[in-house]
Amino acid sequence: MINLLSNLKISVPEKIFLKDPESSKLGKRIIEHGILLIEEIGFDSFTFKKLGVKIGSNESSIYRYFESKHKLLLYLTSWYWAWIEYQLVFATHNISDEKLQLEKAIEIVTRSIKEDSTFLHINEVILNRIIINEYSKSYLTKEVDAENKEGYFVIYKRLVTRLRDMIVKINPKYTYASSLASTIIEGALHQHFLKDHFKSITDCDTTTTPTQFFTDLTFNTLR
Amino acid sequence: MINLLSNLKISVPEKIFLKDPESSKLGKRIIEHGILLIEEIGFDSFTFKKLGVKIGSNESSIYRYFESKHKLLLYLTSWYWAWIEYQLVFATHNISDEKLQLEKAIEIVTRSIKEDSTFLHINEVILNRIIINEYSKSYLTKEVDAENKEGYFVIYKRLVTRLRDMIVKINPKYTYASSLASTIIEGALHQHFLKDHFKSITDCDTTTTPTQFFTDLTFNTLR
DNA sequence: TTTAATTGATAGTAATACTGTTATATTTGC
DNA sequence: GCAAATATAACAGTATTACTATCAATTAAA
Repeated sequence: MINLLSNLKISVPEKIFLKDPESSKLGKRIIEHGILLIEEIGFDSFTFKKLGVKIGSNESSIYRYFESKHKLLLYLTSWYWAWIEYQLVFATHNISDEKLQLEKAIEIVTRSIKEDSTFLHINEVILNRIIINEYSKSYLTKEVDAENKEGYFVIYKRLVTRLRDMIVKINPKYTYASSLASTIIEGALHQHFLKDHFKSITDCDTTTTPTQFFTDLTFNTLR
Repeated sequence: MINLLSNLKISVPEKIFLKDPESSKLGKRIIEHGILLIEEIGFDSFTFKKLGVKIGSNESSIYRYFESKHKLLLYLTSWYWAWIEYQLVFATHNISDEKLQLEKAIEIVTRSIKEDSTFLHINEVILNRIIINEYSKSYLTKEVDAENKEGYFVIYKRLVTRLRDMIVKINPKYTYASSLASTIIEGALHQHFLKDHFKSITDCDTTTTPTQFFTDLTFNTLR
């Protein structure tokens, strides 16, 4: 994965940012340390002022890249899902067996990230933890319909759709392909959260993974 | 349901509040209009000051009932899950057929609330919408482990456990009963959200319900 | 090297999330 | 029915948040 992606840029809907953080050194520092600080203190306590202190830069400079911390979260989540989508497409496109293909796809969308290797300034392991803990907050807002119209969630929706299409290929008669696909992706994040904080209501732990659970669930349902 | 519950009090872990809102007229007004205001402007914009204005009462008076708006949310969510748990226990305890019992249980935890009838000052229809839109925010915090230790999530966990036990009864060999139970409950909220805001990634709409999807999913998996 | 663009420093504002104090109601116990 | 206890309202005050605006200092591009 490392070399394959070295000159590839993950693209995020342009309206999310005021100025592309990939276009400058400061922008990249905002992303890099934004990820680290959100993971460290949580999104709710995170402020641009604190991030400014951390990167030795000014609060107002950060505002020139993102209107608000909410937009920064939208940027990070879009980036993350685009990255997952890339992996999904890349890892499944040359698998001819449709069952194996869906199996691989489920693995990619449900696994936890263990290696930080692909992009220089983005720690994917920590970003994955942010997605687990904060992703819901990006859409559970009163502005969700307006922001959806602006295209802020296209990447996520496209990912779900790709998974749905693979489900349909396996069993075209199955009535709930979209719901199953969205349940797998959202549900995996939830199971990862539960294994870290509410162990009593999940079977996932160090030996059993969300991937196993959702693979079993999917193929039992589609058979 | 109306008469049966008329002298029943839903009980919420005591540490959540400073003073029991059920113990006074002001307390009940806080709950009643808190629900309405959170639904109206969203939890993120909701403040005790605004609620004070709405109920013609003082901000500092509300603080004598709840430490913070986060605690109010914990109160409302605990109340909601306790109410669902009551319905689950009540509606399933005299069903001897285990399959029918689980079917009923899934219906209760996944359906959307259409009637506001049981408790005078609590609008369950609107509370259900709040749960769909805001429940995740009650646990996706840096304080979740500390608050879990304090018992703030016991009711929710007990509900998931009850559903898990019914799943186990149907198929004792199934390995993922806890994960399936937590996926049904959390996943249903998510599907309700999707049908309102991201229609393209769900099959649920006016004719197809989350209940149908999760019933089908569960029994296909356990068979 | 001049100009343009970017960043940093500083100031300022309205709102948030509280805490504290004191006065005024309201309830309760006798 | 009245005093004492309790609850609520009104007001003041604080640190922080989530920005916006202005202008000076750097840095990059033509």
